[in-house]
Amino acid sequence: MEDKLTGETSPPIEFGGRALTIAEVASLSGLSVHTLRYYERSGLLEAVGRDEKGHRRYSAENVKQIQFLNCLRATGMSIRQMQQFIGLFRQKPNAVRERRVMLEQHQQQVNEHILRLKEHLEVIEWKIQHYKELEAEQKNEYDLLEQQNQLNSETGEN
Amino acid sequence: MEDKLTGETSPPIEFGGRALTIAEVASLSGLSVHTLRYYERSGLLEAVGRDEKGHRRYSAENVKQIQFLNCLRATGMSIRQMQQFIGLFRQKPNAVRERRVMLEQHQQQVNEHILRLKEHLEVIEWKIQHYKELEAEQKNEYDLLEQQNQLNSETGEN
DNA sequence: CCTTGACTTAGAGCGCACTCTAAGTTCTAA
DNA sequence: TTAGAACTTAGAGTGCGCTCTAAGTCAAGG
Repeated sequence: MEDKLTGETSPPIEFGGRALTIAEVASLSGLSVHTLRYYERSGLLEAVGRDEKGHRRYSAENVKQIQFLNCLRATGMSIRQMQQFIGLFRQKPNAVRERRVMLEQHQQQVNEHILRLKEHLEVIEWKIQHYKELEAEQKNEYDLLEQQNQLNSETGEN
Repeated sequence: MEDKLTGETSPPIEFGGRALTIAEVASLSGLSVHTLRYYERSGLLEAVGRDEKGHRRYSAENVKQIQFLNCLRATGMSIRQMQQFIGLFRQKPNAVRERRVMLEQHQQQVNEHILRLKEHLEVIEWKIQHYKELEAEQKNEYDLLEQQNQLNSETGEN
């Protein structure tokens, strides 16, 4: 019972544990209050309850949803794709397979992305190494000059 | 001699090997011709020569520069940061240390980014696993129904 | 001769993901 | 009682990284 799939059945106002304000969820999730509202408007988050003042109150389940959305975003999934993913929940609540497939596709893309990052990092690391060698060369030249100056001041002038 | 640092001293028109057209560089680098011109306008690429018609001709060195810029972009460096990096070449041609430091900072950021991606991927993988278990459950329920139907058709009706 | 195509320029436009503004409500604390 | 804080809404604005357009030049091919 720790991970409900169907977010749309949660009651408008819910106090399971304690429903959080938008500011609390913002600091908890790292998203801004603006972004939280934007996500809700975009259909990524429904069933966010309101209190008697009309203010948002987030249930524990809402918070979990937000954290998962955050994972998807942080791994580069676009808002549009997230909308599609969430759309699956609404259209066919039991379409677990479709959701799994979508996540697996995303997983693969992220893995490929990581590989590409690593490849490009190697080139950058190679460049850093190259710079280090150059610095060493420059230092040698400098030391040589120093040595000559040393000799000059020991033998000549004054 | 295989990796010159100072891009700005290359002559306007150069035929070391063969200078490439913008279309050739585009398909070679994966960037669009628009992007190549945009990068040049943005100061990321100077000393791209022109032929007698005024058309761009890319030297081997230009191409190397573009490929390195590509690495930086692909690892998430912003255009502005790239401009700063390139700016170091112009302002102090011998400031190898600054360039190295900048690259090392970027390297660190990319590594952190990769770590974060992997962390978030774990959550997604966990979810995929969770879905698989649900699918197995659903299958069990289905099988049970099938069994019952089997029994019904064997014993009763008709 | 004239079209086609590859290029040039300056500058406008676009999609994304926020991010902020303006105007309004409601509660609290001085 | 009045100022401030925290929220609401609809909608405008921002920054980034391209991406495209318009108008023009030039050379080759039918």
